Amino acid sequence: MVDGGIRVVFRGRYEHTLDSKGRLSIPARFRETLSGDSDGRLVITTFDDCLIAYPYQEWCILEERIAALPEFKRDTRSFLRFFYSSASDCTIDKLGRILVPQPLREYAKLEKEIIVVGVFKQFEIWSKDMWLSAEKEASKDETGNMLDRLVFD
Amino acid sequence: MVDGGIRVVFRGRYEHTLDSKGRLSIPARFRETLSGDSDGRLVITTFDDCLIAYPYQEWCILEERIAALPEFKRDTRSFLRFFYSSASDCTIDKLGRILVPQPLREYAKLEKEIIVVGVFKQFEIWSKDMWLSAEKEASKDETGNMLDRLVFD
DNA sequence: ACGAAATACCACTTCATCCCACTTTTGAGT
DNA sequence: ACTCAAAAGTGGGATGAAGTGGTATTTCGT
Repeated sequence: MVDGGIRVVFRGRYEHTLDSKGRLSIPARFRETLSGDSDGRLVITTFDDCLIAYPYQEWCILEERIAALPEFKRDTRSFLRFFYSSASDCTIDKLGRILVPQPLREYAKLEKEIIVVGVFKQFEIWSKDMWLSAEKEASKDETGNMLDRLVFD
Repeated sequence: MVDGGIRVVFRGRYEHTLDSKGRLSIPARFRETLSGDSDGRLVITTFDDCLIAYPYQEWCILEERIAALPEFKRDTRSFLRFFYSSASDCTIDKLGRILVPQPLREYAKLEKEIIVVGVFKQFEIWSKDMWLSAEKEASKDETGNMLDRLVFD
């Protein structure tokens, strides 16, 4: 469980399926990670044509920053409104699945074939089709350069 | 119930309907949040072409902040006048609904299709049409930048 | 006392949740 | 590499809760 590094980290890509009721099983590796801190609770939100799943603890860190924003400023309110509007609480059931709320399914165009990707402190949920095309896009861009900068600067 | 994070938080977007008598059911998730502190009591007011619903406790906190404002400044007074004049107490009935007072319905142009949105410590009530157009407006703005700043600064 | 509106009460439909069964994959042990 | 056991992932039925619509009763202002 404790491994010397940063504690809550998700890695890897998994192909799962969304069942007829909109349920998605969370990769077992991810469940282990989640059970410690956030005890099976996730906050899922929309971003970049996919869904981002935050362990509850991680989400709370974000929320503390949000709490400091000036409440009645116009752009704050508009930001909060749309950011929160897609943020949904999800709990993992006894068999390790979540029910993906309908509006989120629609946003990310989830149908049957799903890709679940660990991305550092969160993980992402993609429709397979969208994932493939995003992958294609990324290979055109100079993603490599980003790595160069990170490692060698 | 107690979870280490900020206690009273509303999240997510729900599509509900206003019935012929002007009643609106509050999403069950929100009711749970409300039952703890404010015990089913809300204060609803008008803002940004929608209605803002405050749990009674949160409203009280707001009032304390208002008490600290310079009382006779012109724009303070006009803001307060607007804000208070439409502030209505609402209680949630046995089936989890509120009756939205008529003047408020008119202000927010509520007809049948309603969007209820959790926005941190309050939630908002929108007519679906107004919500959609607000959404369109916001996507033009640089809402994404706000997120960047929150996460990376 | 009357009409309008708010509240309480009840019935129906839909959907989330719970529970169990089945198949596939993984991994340990020989 | 093969076998077996355990775990992971998938599917579906049953149950209960959530949301919606309507009728009856009460309250309020006039």
